[in-house]
Amino acid sequence: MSLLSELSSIFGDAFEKIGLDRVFGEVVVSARPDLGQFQCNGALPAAKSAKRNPRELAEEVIGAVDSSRFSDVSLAGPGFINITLADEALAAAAEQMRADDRFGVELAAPPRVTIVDYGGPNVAKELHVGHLRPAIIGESIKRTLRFVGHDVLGDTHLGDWGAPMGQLLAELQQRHPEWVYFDKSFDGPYPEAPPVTIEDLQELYPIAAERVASDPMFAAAARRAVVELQNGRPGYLALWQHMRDVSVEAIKAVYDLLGVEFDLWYGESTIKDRLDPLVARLVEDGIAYESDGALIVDVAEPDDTKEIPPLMLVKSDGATLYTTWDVATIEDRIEDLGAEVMIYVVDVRQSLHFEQVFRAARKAGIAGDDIVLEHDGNGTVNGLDGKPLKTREGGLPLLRALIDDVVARAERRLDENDLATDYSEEERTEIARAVGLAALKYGDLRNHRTSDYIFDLERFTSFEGKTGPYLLYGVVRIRSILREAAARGLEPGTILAPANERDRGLMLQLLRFAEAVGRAAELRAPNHVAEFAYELVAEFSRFYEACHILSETDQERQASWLALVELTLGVLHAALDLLGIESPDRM
RNA sequence: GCCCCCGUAGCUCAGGGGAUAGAGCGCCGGCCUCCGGAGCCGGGUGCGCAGGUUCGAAUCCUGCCGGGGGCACCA
Repeated sequence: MSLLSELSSIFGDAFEKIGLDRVFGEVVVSARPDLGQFQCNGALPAAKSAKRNPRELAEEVIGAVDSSRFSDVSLAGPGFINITLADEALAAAAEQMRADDRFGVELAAPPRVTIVDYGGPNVAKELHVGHLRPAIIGESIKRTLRFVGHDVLGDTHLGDWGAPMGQLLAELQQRHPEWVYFDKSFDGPYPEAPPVTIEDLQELYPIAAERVASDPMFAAAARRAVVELQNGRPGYLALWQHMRDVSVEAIKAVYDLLGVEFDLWYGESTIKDRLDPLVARLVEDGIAYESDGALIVDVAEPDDTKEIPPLMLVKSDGATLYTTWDVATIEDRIEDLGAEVMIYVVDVRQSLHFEQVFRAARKAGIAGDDIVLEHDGNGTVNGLDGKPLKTREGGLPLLRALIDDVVARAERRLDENDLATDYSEEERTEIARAVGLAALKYGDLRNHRTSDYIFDLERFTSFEGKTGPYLLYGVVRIRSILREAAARGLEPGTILAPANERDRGLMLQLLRFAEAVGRAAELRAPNHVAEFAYELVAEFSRFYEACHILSETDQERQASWLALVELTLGVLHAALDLLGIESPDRM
């Protein structure tokens, strides 16, 4: 149990004792550290609902509270209750945290089966800057929800069933009409080896896309191809499977580079067998109806403040589209995976789309009231000019190139700072990679999920300030102390009551971990953990400056501090892990 | 036209109705007999504007100004 929950419970008891709701007992970290470490503001709203004087009520609460663990509980202002823990209680809380591999983070009750949908790469296309934020943020949300105890699966949700598939098939058919995949009389089996490489596809795709725009005949052929694919033409399906396979391999390689791992490599096509029955059912139920040759679903509600256009279910050419697939995917996740919570980490600009899809899923009875459907949108990555990041040529920067840039810059930073100089080439490369990725990820995650941010390579890779490299430096320094202590045969002991403001401050910061994780999990907002990690390193630096551990002569104090350092490392490591950031042992 | 998001310090960004709104960078000054100085300590300026709700608003509501985004047969 986390310290704040315990304190809230103690004050909840006090409110209950005087006949009020225990929810008023919520204790938070103080906004006025000069007056107390924590505060309880519940007397103010409680007084309002009870129509009483807030100061008098607060006095009553203070009288009723079990103050055995506090050195001070006092009334201030209009009815704030300021709280300071007794030093012994603080040390005990830290000690308790040390014994807990979850560091005080409570398990969610009940755990929910949760799908985090956060990839969205497309077959035959390289990952680009637009895939960066969903990957980093989604990975962190997945890890955080898993840490708090939910049963979480990450799904990349590949773009593998849309118009581009038809375009590629049409392009390949025109270039290689002799392939068995295009022979309607061929009855298999089709070759096992893919006839195309990922490089072929990446080269072909822009050509095909351009031809669709300039050549109406080709465009028609591409549309026919996608309809036939979706209708299950065997040769197309076999060739499509090859394209999908080579693409997944290439895409996986980039996600590996980023340290992003998916449990499921499902895609739009995963639910292809559900589409016909789903559409038929919606038509039968009168939910979907024809309009201009297409099938649509009205999703507007009478009390809407905003206008929600109908959802397109089937195009007039008979093809389904991403709205259809997304509705069917919800059904699939509920029925096949037992999903209770579905989280989509996708660009915020897709919010209308998800609103429509979620409404359609509700209206069709696919998702009941107990199912959570959330679009937790992400903002975009901007360049130094504040506009969406572009290459010099004006295109979207590739993710791989972005990673290469930041790792290369990180390596030069190591030079500039005389770090990792006498290590092996392998270790040095590995350190540069870790520093670069930490720079990239922290630069992203320290911002709120929905904000756009400016990608500033120089700032992100700096070892000074609120950056990934600074955090890694903090970790490395902590490890260095622990190594040195171990080499001298020193063992961590029991955490004693703090000796000064600095070790007290470090303990208080450590005890805030659960709060940061709780917020990040609840709000799907990793920046709370990112902020916590920075504050922890900063607090550690102050402690480190004031408390010289290795030269401390009081052995119990020294052992206590070592335990505190060890705890700091554990908590920091856990926080960075939730952010998807790996730290080297040394640098 | 309708709808959504945003506007906080010189710059980049945090701030889930609570006291005196914070951090990083940059700028000025101070601190190295000591565990990694990439550090620590000190220094100041700000919630776009106008109303409203509330004991209390950067936070909730309305309007205006400014910026970004979205509006069925692409994903």
